[in-house]
This record gives sequence, C-alpha cells and structure tokens, in this order.
Amino acid sequence: MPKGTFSNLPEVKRRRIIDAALEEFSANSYGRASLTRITRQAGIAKGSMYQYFDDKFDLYCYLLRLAGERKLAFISEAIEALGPGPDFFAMLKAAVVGGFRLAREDSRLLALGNRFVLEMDPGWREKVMVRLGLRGESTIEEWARDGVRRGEIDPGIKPSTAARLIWAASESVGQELAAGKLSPDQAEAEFTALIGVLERGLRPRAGEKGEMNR
Amino acid sequence: MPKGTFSNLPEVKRRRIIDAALEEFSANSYGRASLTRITRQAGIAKGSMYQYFDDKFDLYCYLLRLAGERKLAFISEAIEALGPGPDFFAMLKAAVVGGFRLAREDSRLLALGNRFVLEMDPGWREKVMVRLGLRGESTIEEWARDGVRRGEIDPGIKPSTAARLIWAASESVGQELAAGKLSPDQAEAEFTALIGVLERGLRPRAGEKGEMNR
DNA sequence: CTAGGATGTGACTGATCAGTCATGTGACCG
DNA sequence: CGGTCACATGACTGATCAGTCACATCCTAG
Repeated sequence: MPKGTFSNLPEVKRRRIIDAALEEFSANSYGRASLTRITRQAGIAKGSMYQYFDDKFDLYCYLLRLAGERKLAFISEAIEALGPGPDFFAMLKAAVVGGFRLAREDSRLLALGNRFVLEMDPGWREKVMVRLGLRGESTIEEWARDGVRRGEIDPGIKPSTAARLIWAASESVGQELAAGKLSPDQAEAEFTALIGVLERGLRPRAGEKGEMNR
Repeated sequence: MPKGTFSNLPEVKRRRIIDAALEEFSANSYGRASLTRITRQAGIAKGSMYQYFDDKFDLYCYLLRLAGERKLAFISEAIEALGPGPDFFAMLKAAVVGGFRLAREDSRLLALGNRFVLEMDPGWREKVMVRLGLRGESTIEEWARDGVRRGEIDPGIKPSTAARLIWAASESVGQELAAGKLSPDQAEAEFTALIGVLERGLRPRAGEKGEMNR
C-alpha cells in the first residue's frame, strides 16, 4: 500500500503521479516499465517515489487495485441494472460489456488489467493476487454452476468448461479493445456475437439428455 | 538466419546451444531472456554466439521457426490421417489436438510458441512474423468460410466470430498445457469438451434461418 | 525566531544486459 | 616449417535499471 505521505500529497501532484505511472504500466509490461521514466514524467525526484511507495511492486499493486475497483464498479452497476434474479446469459453479457465500459472512462485502466493477465510468470501473478486479496477467475464458474442448477445450462456440460469458454471469449475481445484495435462499441458488438454462439451451445436442448462429458 | 558457422558445428555442440536457448526462451519472455545465461548454460563464450547468429533477435527467430515447423508437422499429420474432404469440426479438432501433441515431444517447443503469442508489444510480434514470412492466424477463418459454404456452420454466424471463438478456446487450453497445469491427455480431453459446445453453437439448426449478426 | 521532524532531492551503488573486439588457438596447405 | 584462415574467447563498453542515502528545504510548534 502507499505510505501515509502519499495520501497527504496535494490532489494535483498525486494525480500527476498516478497518471504518469498508469501511462508507463499500461504501455509496458511490469518488467519493462521504468520507475525512472515515471518520476521524470511526473516531475518528481526518484527518491520521492520511495517516500510514497515501498517499491516498484507496491506502486504497481496500488494501480492495479485502482483499476480493479473501477472495473468492479462498472460491472456491479451493469448487473444491478438488470433487476433481480437475472438469467445466466443476461448477467454474463451485462458483466462483460459493463467491464468494457471502463475503456470509455480511461482505456489505460483497462489496458493495465489486461496486461496483468498476460504477464508471464505465473508465480509473480499469484504474488500480486495474494497482495490484493483476490481469488482467481472462479466467479464465472460459480455463476455457471448456478446456471446449471437453474436449468439455463445443459447439465452435461461441466461448469468449468462453460467458464473457460466465456473467459476466453471475453479475454479475446478485451485484449483487442485495450489494444485499440476495437472501439468500445465494436467490442460490445463483437462480444454479443460471441455470447450468442455460446448461448446456443450451452443452453439445454429440448429432448436431449446431455451427455457431452464423462 | 543462423550463419554458416552454426551449421558447420558438430552436432553435439549445436544441440547443446539449441537446448540452452530453448530452455531460456521458453522459461522467460524475450525481453527477460538472457544471452549471457544461454552461453553459460551451453558452455560457450559469449562472443561465439555472435559467430553463429547476428544477434538475440536472430537466435530467437531461429528457435521460433524450429518450433513452428515441428508443430506444423504434427498438425499436418493429424489432418492427413483424417482422409479426404473432412468436416470442419473434425479437421479443427484434429489440428488443435495434433498441435498439442508437440508437447509430448518437447514441451518447451510448445511453450515457446505460446509465449510468443503472449508477447506484449504488437509491433515487435509483427516484426517477427515478417521475418518468418508468416501470415496471421487467418487460417482458421478461411476454414470457417469454407465451413459456412458447405453448410457445416450456420450462415448467420460470421466466419471471424467462429474463428475467434475457436482460437480463444485453443489458446486457453494450450496455455495451461504449456504451463504444465494440464497433461497432454487432459488438454486433449478439455479441448474436446470445448469444441463440443462450440459445435453445438455453430452448426446450423434445422428450421432456423440464422440471423445472429447484422 | 528557532529547533526539529517531515518531506524533497538527485548523484550514487551495484547489478544486469546486448553487443564488440583484440587476441588466442588450431587445422590445413605449400 | 611458416603462413593463412576460420573459429573461440572473455574482458570490456555503454546503457538501463531499482533502490539508497546524505543532504537540502519546508513547516510547524514552542
């Protein structure tokens, strides 16, 4: 976490630092991002950065937490707008598309998160997850389990299989959105198309018993 | 390409160098992989490496080409074993699962390729593709176009959508296989389950016109 | 006005890296 | 034997980095 000195900083300066760091970490992998460049960009001395954060890792985790919180806010809002007891697929689409909306606020926040999941060393990723107190991407799998229970997903399909497909689809579009190859609108349309196919594949069919696994 | 001196090397030494380089580049991203470590591991002087290759990039491309050729061999073999005029989904499954078999020969070859697609800088990836004379991942999309023509895929689904789903699914499983989180057998089973769902989602349904996009 | 804690600073340390180059070695030819 | 040529070598260069630290500056409390 940032040290007390950071929260004491005048709003403008803090903003400048966050901005510079976000710029650097969303454009480079953790390893290639340079504190030296960040401090230069923010117009502060290198030593100052160490008044505010323990080290590079600490700064990175702070930013990632910021990004995560903003994204979660978008997702929650989108889901709540759905009203009570939403269908699995409706919820999914709302969540993913809601998350994409983060790109409209600040595409660097989205890019930061996407870079994180591409980060190569799994042990390092785990360390970050622990620091941030997060579980893995098991949420979708839980939703899928509920979906099966409610008869919205074919019981012959393992929840983990459904979750993997959905996760992979959302990552695929999310990466292109963050890379700027897709506009937010295009990304939304693209994911809608994907989820349409997946829904066809996952929903139970009348008159079938569902014996695709095991 | 490697210089002439490299091909003149005694088999054993060449093998040692390839081995050390493969180890390093499959365990680290391009940026973090160290030529110094490779030469140390291979038991040669640093200068010698520059007798064999132009630079780090040259060495990397050489390895990636090796990996690509081996993988393609596995894929071709699997597809040919299918006989003439295979169904889209049969071909797809054979290709992907065939590719996975590379892991049995040398999991580092698979890991190298997977690391490449995770590599962060798109401009850099493009540079490598150009050097190796490869086109993008458009092959699957072409297959999908053929699949639509032959009525194996719902005409309401864009080939690019189908291709994206399939690519994402194979990447998802491939990454875990390369990371050692899945055995080759598990990976094969996992992908079979995924493609099962996708097939249900993509195949035309009797009595439907197919109006999912546009 | 002054003492002292809090905060700002940038030159410095030690590490690592890709790539270079002067020098060394050994094999083969005349 | 001497000369030449292909290859081998590792100390060196210049760059970059995270992180440190002795010192400067500011602010507040007494």
